[in-house]
Amino acid sequence: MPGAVARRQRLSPDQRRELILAAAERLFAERPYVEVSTTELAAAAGVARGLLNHYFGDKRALYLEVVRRAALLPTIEDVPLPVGSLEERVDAAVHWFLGSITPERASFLTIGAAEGVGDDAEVRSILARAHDLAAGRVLELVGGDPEDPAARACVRAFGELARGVIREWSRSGTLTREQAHRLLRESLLTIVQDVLPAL
Amino acid sequence: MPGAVARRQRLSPDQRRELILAAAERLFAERPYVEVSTTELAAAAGVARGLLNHYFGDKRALYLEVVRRAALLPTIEDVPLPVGSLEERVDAAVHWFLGSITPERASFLTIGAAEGVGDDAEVRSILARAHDLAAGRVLELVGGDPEDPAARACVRAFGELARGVIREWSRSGTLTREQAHRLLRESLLTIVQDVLPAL
DNA sequence: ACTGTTGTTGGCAGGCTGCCAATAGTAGTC
DNA sequence: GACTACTATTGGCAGCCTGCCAACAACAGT
Repeated sequence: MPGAVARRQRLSPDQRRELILAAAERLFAERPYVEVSTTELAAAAGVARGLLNHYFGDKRALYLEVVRRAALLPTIEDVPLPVGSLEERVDAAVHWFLGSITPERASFLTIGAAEGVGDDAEVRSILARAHDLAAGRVLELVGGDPEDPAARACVRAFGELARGVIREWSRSGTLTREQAHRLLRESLLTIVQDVLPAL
Repeated sequence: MPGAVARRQRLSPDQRRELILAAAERLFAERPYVEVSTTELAAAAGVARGLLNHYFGDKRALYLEVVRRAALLPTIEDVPLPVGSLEERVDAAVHWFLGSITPERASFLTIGAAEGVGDDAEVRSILARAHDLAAGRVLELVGGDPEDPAARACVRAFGELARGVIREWSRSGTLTREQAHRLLRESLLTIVQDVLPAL
């Protein structure tokens, strides 16, 4: 068998980059940073080790790229418009939050920093930014003032609750989706009605 | 000066262990797992590198020991007895949660897995156990059923909210302690009153 | 067909980790 | 107070991993 796949396949940088990123995303999702070697990463992508450095410079840089990309995903989703009664809007916000996180993404890092993330100041910064963005969306959605730092902080904290609930639901299975939804709805409603007005 | 500290100080295993753990705790608190080398750890503890392996076997094992120890701290605290009205008990629970986490500890990992933690299945397991324990305490405190898995899950999720709030308060300073307290009190009250009864 | 561009490879040097035999404090005994 | 057995402690060795760089070879343009 002479042509058992060309030994060297020459691709466009974008394609190759994509291939490597996909492989890295898979490996980093199932094992923590330290336990994934560049040798493995290269093998999974079907490339020589040196190529990783060529494209990303650094193992950590490659990792950050994966994180960055995953962190951006939820913001891409279309956010529903803030219409209807307060209850409806809160419900919509919760629904959006719950729906924007599929099990696959949840299994990686959208769910928070406590997943497969080799912890790092920069990683945290990326996640914090993404979480803050999500908080802003929710705040708009329920009719709060996205410019108020304290309000934003409250909703960011609510985000932690949401990620915790999602973990309980989609990973541990200790809560049904309905229970999860109810918990988040009631909590967010309380925050909007009773906490935010008191600054 | 001839006796500028004996070149070899022979200590009891417990003392030495303690010394190493203290140094490790300090280093791991200020930098992520990967960036702390055993050489550094040994230097900080004033010991030869080999001694770390002798006592803990593994760099990761040493790390786990540090995590385990920090995770246990909050459980040592005395939990107030569940007395008074529901409001009072909720308030006490929140107060306990907020008080049991001093800034120093918070800066490490009591605050959650998102701190200086080199992520790891085992690390997560340790933290999960500690968080679950705390959730059980809170549940007892507010008069819920600690045996009900769903209720426990809800309070575990509340723990995430609490850690998020604490982060906002003690780290970012985006919330005052009063605001943090209020947010947690109202949320927990809602959960106990409106969510838990509906299972 | 041929050549220049550049995507891709393989091997090299430095650093870090885990292991083990050798070394030297220290307590207990006479 | 000397001596010895015990064991805490050290220093260096082997293996692995990472980042770098020069050589190699696909593909495009002529």
